[in-house]
Amino acid sequence: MKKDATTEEKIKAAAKEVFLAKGFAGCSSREIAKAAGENVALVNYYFRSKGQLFELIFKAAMEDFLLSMIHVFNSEQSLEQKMRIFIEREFEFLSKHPELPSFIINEMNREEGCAAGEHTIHFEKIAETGIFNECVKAQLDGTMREINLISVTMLIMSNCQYPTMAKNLMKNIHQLTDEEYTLQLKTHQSHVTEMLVNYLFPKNNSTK
Amino acid sequence: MKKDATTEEKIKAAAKEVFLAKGFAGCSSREIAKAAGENVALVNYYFRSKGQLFELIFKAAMEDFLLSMIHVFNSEQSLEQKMRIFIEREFEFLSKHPELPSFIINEMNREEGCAAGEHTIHFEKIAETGIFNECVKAQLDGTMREINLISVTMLIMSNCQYPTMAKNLMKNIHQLTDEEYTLQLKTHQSHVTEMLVNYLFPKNNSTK
DNA sequence: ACTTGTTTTAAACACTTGTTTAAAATTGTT
DNA sequence: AACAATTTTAAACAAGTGTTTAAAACAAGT
Repeated sequence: MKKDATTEEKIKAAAKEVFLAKGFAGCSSREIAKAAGENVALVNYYFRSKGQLFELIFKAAMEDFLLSMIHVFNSEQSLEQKMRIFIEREFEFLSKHPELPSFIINEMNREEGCAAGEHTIHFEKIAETGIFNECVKAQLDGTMREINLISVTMLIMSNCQYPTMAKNLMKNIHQLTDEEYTLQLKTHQSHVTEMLVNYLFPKNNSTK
Repeated sequence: MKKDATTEEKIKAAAKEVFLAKGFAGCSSREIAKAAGENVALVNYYFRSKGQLFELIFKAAMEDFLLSMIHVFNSEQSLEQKMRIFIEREFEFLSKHPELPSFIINEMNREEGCAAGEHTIHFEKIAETGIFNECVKAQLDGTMREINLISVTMLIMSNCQYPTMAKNLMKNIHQLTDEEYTLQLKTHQSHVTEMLVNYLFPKNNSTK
């Protein structure tokens, strides 16, 4: 935690940490306050309610989550190369924020479903990068497989995010240590990259 | 809910429903009792505590989860065919139990990490089917790609489970209705099947 | 020093939590 | 019918929940 952070920042940072680790229902206001080294009342003094604080954290997390996608798409490279770099960045990003996907998916699945319908803004930013048009063009000239773009994003997200989300499950099932799993993740990443690139950009040495 | 179920069964069924939907921290004993149409005290009368009831539900869920894998492996077919069928069954199973993967992954990630180290028994059952030996043999004679078996399971789980887990996230991001997403899932399934089979069992028309 | 406004604190609020208790209702047995 | 065992109920328990209150501590300006 930062040194000279204001109380408000300290609470926000603590809230992020605790919410991401335990989810909205899994922690209390007092726990967040204690993690920030402050009084409970200050949580509500600065953020009015646990719910509003959570919404703030969630939106920021969602932004991180989606913005992590955008950077690569603006670069000037072949689609295949962009894909490779994107997967690499995604694995790197997730190794730093392993709780993020689970957190977002969980809170989207809550009954009081968090702020539904507001995140399309960010997704439009991705659309603005022109990556989708680029895909359509590539599909027309045959360098990219015919596949709708929702499936493309789903393939990428599945293969990048699931391995970090299911870390504890996989460790348990396969009896792995933390280090072993990190190693496993590394080799898995290269499989994912090759598999996705091969599937999405088939080198048609087969006579169609 | 069944008609002539005993009180104990009614509570167990209600607990399963509520726990799977909201997780351990996301619900209360009274909520479970109400869902079962019974008194709160009965929950503890039959299961001693919320925690023990949860453990029961969790273990049963974990068993469902892992047993869903085992059936196919015992059949007499080519590895590639087994893989195809397995993926199909997995998608079918998950369409009936969409909350299961999220539930298990979440509760494995809780600090009080649920019953770690006990699920290897079920996994050994999968090993007993001989599927892993079969893979090793296939890798030796070249019909299967050289890849460690942890990565294989991870590839399958990622591509089968993630799409159901992230349903609400994907629906929101892409502005889809429930029906549209179900349709999307169907076409995604065929992509997943082709991609995984192509990657794991490459037809080597390339001169190596 | 006194008066502003802001920040922090401890205490209290009403309510929910998991769990227990002791009495009531129900069942089965003789 | 009377007894014992089991099942169900309502009520209570202490502890924890989100939130509010009112007083204290602090800062800055005059």
